[in-house]
Amino acid sequence: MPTPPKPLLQRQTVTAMVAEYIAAKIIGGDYPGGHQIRQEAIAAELGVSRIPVREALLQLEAEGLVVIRTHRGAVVSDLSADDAIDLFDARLLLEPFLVKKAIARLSNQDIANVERALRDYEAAIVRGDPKELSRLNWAFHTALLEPSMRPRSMAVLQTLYSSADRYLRLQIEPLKAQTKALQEHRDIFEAYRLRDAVETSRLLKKHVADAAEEIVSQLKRGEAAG
Amino acid sequence: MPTPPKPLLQRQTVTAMVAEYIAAKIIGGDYPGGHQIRQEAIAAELGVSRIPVREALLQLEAEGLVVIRTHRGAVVSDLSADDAIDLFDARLLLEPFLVKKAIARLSNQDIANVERALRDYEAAIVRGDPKELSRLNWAFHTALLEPSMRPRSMAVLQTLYSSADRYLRLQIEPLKAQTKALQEHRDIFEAYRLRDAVETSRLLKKHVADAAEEIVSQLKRGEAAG
DNA sequence: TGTCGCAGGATCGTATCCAATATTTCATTC
DNA sequence: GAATGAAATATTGGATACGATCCTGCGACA
Repeated sequence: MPTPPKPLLQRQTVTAMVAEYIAAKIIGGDYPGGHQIRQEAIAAELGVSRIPVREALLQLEAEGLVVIRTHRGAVVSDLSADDAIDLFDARLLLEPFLVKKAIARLSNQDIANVERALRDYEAAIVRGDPKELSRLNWAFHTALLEPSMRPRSMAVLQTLYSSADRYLRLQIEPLKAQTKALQEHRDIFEAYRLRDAVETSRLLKKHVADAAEEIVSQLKRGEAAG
Repeated sequence: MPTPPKPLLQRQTVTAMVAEYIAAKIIGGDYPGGHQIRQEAIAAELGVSRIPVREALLQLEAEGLVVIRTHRGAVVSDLSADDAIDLFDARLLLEPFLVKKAIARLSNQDIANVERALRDYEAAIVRGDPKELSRLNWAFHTALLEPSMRPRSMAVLQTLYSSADRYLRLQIEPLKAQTKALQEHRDIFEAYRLRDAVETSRLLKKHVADAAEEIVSQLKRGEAAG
């Protein structure tokens, strides 16, 4: 899932392209929470009809990025502090569980994949590419969990993550947070490589919990202010 | 979520109706796993155009009931034993966690709601209404968890459940299984009513685990045979 | 002054029609 | 007879067009 395995000859559907376009706008912050998405505006902007726009919005709703109300269109979903707690608590249950399952059936190839994901993440920090950072951060997490062979749980995690993704961005910006996250990733990888399920699970849990705490407190500050 | 709160004057959209129609067919077993769903066939059957059918299928894909492949249409998703393990393991993590959160903020009204859900479930068994049994079983579970105020996690659970729902039906049929499940529901409610979070969580976990084991072994038999 | 009712425009939902892709059929060749 | 390739058919993806619903603002009435 880091990247869909080699779209050797990629022939995307218009709906998929529109979905990516809107998702990028939301994650990038161009469409803030609460923003009304007008089907026709997007359609005109991209030179397509409203049908693929509608279908894209349906997919984004399933991912939790927008909320659709009948005859009233789509609104970029907003995240309350309570929502963030909700989402991260679920991640805190699933990720440590899955990483244990992953380690139980770990191949050397899997370890190599995680190592590569870790290096990509490092590289993005070094060259200061915040756009990619969020994506590569998640790619590292999925690489860790992928060997668990739990596609359903992974799909669930994907939606949990993408719902909170754009708020993570705020947290990822400061350099200090970045180096902390990087060190944690390295520690996790080290335990993972040694197939120490208990330690890996513990470190991963803490890693996610720290991120959660950071985001939640930030959102609470925002709610108190606004 | 047992029933969307009072569609006082229900004006459903065609897409929603089609989605319900197809979902019922799938859950009821009319469309078995692997069955190809032809948009035009459904459209003609219901006297609507293909657009709402397509959008309904998109929603059903998000719920895990079908898989859509580009230019190849929708196929009713099939559940392997591994998939079932995957889905139920996730439920086993989330439900006990949520029920604890629910008990922590339980009102008398909430308890009354669960009691009503339990009675409805009992009544369906008494009058031998297998169609409703699955729905009311899940209504009981959601009533238990609703007070946790975790809409995101609840949405996740909803998809986890609906993906395995129709296979549960096989297990629910025998009267012996029904009375066992009913007794377990009663025990869970008793601990819940007393606000005993640990015991409720323990019982609920066992309840779900038993159902999981039953389904998985059944699926494995089917895979060995077929 | 505030509430209600009623245009008018904006936006969404659905039907109909056309284009792109996949699948099947059938002839052709080795 | 099996494999390859090309037309025919079936099915989905997308565009245009129309009808339904919602929202806003203005005026009437209490």
